[in-house]
Amino acid sequence: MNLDPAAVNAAPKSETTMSQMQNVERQLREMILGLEIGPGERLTERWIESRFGASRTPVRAALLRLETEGLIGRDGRGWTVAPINLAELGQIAVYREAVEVAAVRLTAALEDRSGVEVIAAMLDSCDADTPREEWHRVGMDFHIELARLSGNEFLLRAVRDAMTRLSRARWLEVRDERALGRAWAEHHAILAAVRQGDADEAARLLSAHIAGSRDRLITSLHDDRRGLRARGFAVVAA
Amino acid sequence: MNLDPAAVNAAPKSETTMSQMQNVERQLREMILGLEIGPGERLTERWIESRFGASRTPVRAALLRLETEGLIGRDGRGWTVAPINLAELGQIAVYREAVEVAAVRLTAALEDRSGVEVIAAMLDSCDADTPREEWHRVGMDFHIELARLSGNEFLLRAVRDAMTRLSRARWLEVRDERALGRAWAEHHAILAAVRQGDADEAARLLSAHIAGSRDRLITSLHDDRRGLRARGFAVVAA
DNA sequence: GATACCAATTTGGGATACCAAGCTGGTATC
DNA sequence: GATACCAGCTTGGTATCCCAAATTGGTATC
Repeated sequence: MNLDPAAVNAAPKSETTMSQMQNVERQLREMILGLEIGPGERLTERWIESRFGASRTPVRAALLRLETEGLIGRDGRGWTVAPINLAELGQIAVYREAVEVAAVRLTAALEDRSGVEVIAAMLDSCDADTPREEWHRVGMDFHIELARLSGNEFLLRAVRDAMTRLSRARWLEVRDERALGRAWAEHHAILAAVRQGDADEAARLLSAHIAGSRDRLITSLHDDRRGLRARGFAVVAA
Repeated sequence: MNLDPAAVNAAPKSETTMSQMQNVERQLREMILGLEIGPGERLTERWIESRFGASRTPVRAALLRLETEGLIGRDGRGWTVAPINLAELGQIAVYREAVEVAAVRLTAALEDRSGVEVIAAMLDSCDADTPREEWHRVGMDFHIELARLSGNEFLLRAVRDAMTRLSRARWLEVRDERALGRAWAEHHAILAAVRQGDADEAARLLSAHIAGSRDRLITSLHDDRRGLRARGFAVVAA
């Protein structure tokens, strides 16, 4: 197995010491989030085993972890990449609004709010020439880093988890230039309110931003669901 | 291994078909939450293997799942039962306030709020003769079931997760009769507000209830930390 | 042609063997 | 007596093997 040629170049040998489980987990997550494995697709432990050159033990460990992230699920006996679920996207929006608003209120009440400047710089690192992939990543990191400033591990974890579950849907969303610009402006407005310590205003802006994002996201995916299914992506309403 | 006499009666053979992984996970969780294995204690896969009569494959799977629940953690190489962490308890209170308030607001806005009566009946099933263990369970289930009424899977999961992480600390808390009665009254007051559809009042009462619970919990554990450590329980401040 | 049935294959669940890293206890050297 | 060192044991990580259940594909029967 270790001598399998497919296995040799399958593992990028990232850096120092990383267990096979971490390797498989990370690469499989990237393949799922990068839509190299489509929503709804079946996974077999043996396929992953040969694909990544690891034995079934670390493969199964990685699958168990990805299951708790909501990226894969059980399909009776067997594993399935989680489909895009429009109803779930709505529920996630409610969930993330609750935790993100709580986090931003905490942050706005901090004495040292200098962390917002780092986030602002991150936003400004994107311009018209920035590839879409980078916009996508920064758009998610904005919310994650904002939650991190709160200092609350559980709020941070919740936001990170929500963004992970939203990641594929956001990537599939049809977004025009105006939408990107609007999100950028809304992000900066939220930061401005936090910078001034105005928790109520920050919370209001953040709530509106999340609701707007949710509406555009669900509308876009709903309108495109035929095209998405034609690409082999499972899109379910409930 | 399967013929080991210790293994035979170790598995309560609960009911129909349950995989070894589920068996180990459930029993180990019960032992941890029931403080049969103390906070901070070391765990070895081989000990669990012989204790529950399962091989290392399901044992490792169970450990991985319990790790994501925060009940166990890695201690370099090796597994450790999560210690009681006072700082973490404070963070969980902030987290659960955010999600529980969001859930109760959703529930108060529902047309059909008949579910609250089931929860009220659950509360009333406890009286002076009810064993402390049952009070403990009902006290947690109140919050979980209230979140379930919201219909939001993520809020429910978050509350369930928070209650799991709080469970051992709440069990160790020194609570007198007055504290139990007060919690019972506060729970009923929250239900009354929900029953009337008064979301703001329900949210206010719930926030106050969570803050009060947190303060009493942390104070109690902080005052008792010497006694707890004497019992072999790891109690850390941060 | 439809359907019931059976064997071969596939697949996840579990058990076990092997390995490397780390810990332990004892010993020999100074 | 203190310390450096080494052998053996422990333990998590991994690979592999076996098994039962489920799927599949073909065939025989009606």
